Amino acid sequence: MSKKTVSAASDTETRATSEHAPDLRLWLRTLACTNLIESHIRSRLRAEFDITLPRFDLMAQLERSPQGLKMGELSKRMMVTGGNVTGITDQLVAEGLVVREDSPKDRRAYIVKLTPEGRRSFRKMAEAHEKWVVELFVGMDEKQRGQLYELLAVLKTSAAKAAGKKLAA
Amino acid sequence: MSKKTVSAASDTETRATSEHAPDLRLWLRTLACTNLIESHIRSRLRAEFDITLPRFDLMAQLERSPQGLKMGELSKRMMVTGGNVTGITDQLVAEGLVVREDSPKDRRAYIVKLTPEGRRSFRKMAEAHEKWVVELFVGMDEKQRGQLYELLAVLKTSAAKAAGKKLAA
DNA sequence: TTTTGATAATTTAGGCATCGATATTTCCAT
DNA sequence: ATGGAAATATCGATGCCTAAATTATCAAAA
Repeated sequence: MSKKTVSAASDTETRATSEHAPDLRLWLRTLACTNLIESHIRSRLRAEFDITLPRFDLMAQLERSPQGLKMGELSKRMMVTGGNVTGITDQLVAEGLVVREDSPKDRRAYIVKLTPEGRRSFRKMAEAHEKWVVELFVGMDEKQRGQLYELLAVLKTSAAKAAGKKLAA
Repeated sequence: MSKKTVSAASDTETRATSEHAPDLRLWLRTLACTNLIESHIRSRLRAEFDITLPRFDLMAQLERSPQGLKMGELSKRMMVTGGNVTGITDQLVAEGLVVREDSPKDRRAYIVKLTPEGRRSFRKMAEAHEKWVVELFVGMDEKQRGQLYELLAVLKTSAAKAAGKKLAA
């Protein structure tokens, strides 16, 4: 009874991939899309503004919080470790795009802010960045984009739930 | 005439994010999903099998090609640079999971193959890996998964086209 | 045949990312 | 107050990843 309902195709030729769980193929396609887009954006940031994606991301967080952010807050929002934020911030400070100010409330902490030049520079890059993203999605119509947005919400919920519990049993 | 069709919400409070191009939000959501899933898989591979995702991926390519693959072929299939493949392969060789054999046809090239232990080891991991992926998608029903799969195909085509041409004008 | 150009893999330098350890400061329960 | 746990940031070791330079080989044309 283990006939597997093979369609009319050669059952040995395509075996290796066609017996992959459909979920696996779905995941690999998701990953491929993300990597394609992300690497495109990385290379344009590098080519046109000589900046890396992590630095751009850090600046984006700061632009959204003009009062500045502590290292730990940056770490949470960027979803990376604290040690990582230290390194990226060092670079941006060296480039004059960001400053570390002592926190008046807590002598352990710094407040990181964009410099005026950092803000100017970021705004220019953000404009281009948004245009690139629009270009990348231009082959989907309005309805498809809406559907994709909703389906990804479902996926996000599903994955978060599965990833969060793990050792419940 | 630049009224922007604001709904009934405060037009200054949510400004910063609500005026983001919808495409940008869609892209950020895509990225968030991928990162969530990928980091979960990474941490389980590490915790349960003490292996990294890149090493797992390399082994997956080899398992699909029992005759072995040249370094350059691995590089293409994994979509990473050659130097990267060199490093990952070195590790796997040191662990006894993979071997480099001289190519009989071309003295510049190696043929990389799984060792028997590598194959055994990979199969065990792949089984668990597939189960994890299924778990992560379990909150989506059949129809949703199908729709997502199709929409991602559209996105992939769109992005590939936009990314490929670039400096045509 | 010899040169010339392309291809295969490695090496090097630099950046991103994690984990685990460390030093300093803060907070709280005593 | 004070002693210990928690929080804040940094550092060090390790690994992935890229781009550019290098070495060795191949292949085709002069």
